[in-house]
Amino acid sequence: MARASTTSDAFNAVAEPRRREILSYLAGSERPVGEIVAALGLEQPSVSKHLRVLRDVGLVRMRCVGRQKLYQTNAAAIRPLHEWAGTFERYWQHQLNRVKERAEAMARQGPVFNSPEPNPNLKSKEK
Amino acid sequence: MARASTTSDAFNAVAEPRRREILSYLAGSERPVGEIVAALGLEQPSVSKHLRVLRDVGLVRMRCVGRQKLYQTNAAAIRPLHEWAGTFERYWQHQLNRVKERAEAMARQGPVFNSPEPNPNLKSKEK
DNA sequence: ACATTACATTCCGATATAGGAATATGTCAA
DNA sequence: TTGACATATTCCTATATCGGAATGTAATGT
Repeated sequence: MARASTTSDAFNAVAEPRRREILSYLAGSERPVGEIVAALGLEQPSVSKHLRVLRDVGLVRMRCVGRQKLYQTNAAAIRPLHEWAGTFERYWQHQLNRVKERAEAMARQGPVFNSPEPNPNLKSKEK
Repeated sequence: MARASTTSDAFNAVAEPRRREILSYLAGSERPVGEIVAALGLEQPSVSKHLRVLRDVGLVRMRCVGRQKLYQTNAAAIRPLHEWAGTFERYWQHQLNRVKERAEAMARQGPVFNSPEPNPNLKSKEK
């Protein structure tokens, strides 16, 4: 089996950086394809293909006006992603607290003198 | 060019549903590989391969204890994802407000009798 | 009708995947 | 040492991608 289709869900669709850029660009207001091409400096067919993927998973909405098609981000479709990531919030806060506590404990134990070459692998110097 | 590597960033890594399951399972506490295999009902090599990807992008941390390796989700690495999705929050709230306003406007105008089959394609009834 | 504009789709090629099977590595135990 | 256990890696194949080039399609202007 290969990797899941980009159109299988929002997670796969936003894995592509350009698609994320497009979503950000189209978040506030609807824009024709040409403006996306100009603004992001991509090839037109490339933009069309990305928009197709985004449309298939419901991340953008399209409206025809004359010969142009106006796209806009359907922000609600990004919510599940936000919520999934949010389920980890309490855990990263936990970790941050641990780092903070460790730093404070070390500070109480007295200052540490500089080593000549700060070694990024040594985490002993935080704070 | 093909699709970006799953190890290129967290967005690509979490595109795979099983990897999301693994991250959720390992969020609270560290677990050996065997438990993940048992809990999620996957093949052991498959789990090892997913863990490799997650480790490469920093989404999990590993610690060796005897002959087993304990993995735990590095929740902080999920934060960028949460924050990116969060930049769209005001937009989906906007959309929700519009829906709400429309509903209230309709309520003020008096109750509408049920149409036999609510057709989602008909947008002609707003206001 | 014809040219032009605005997009979408198709065809191509290189690459990266995920699962399955088999195998390799590393650690503990007798 | 030998063997059992825990995990990782390799090899394989089918598939799906992304970009680029070329082409298709639909609406507008003259």
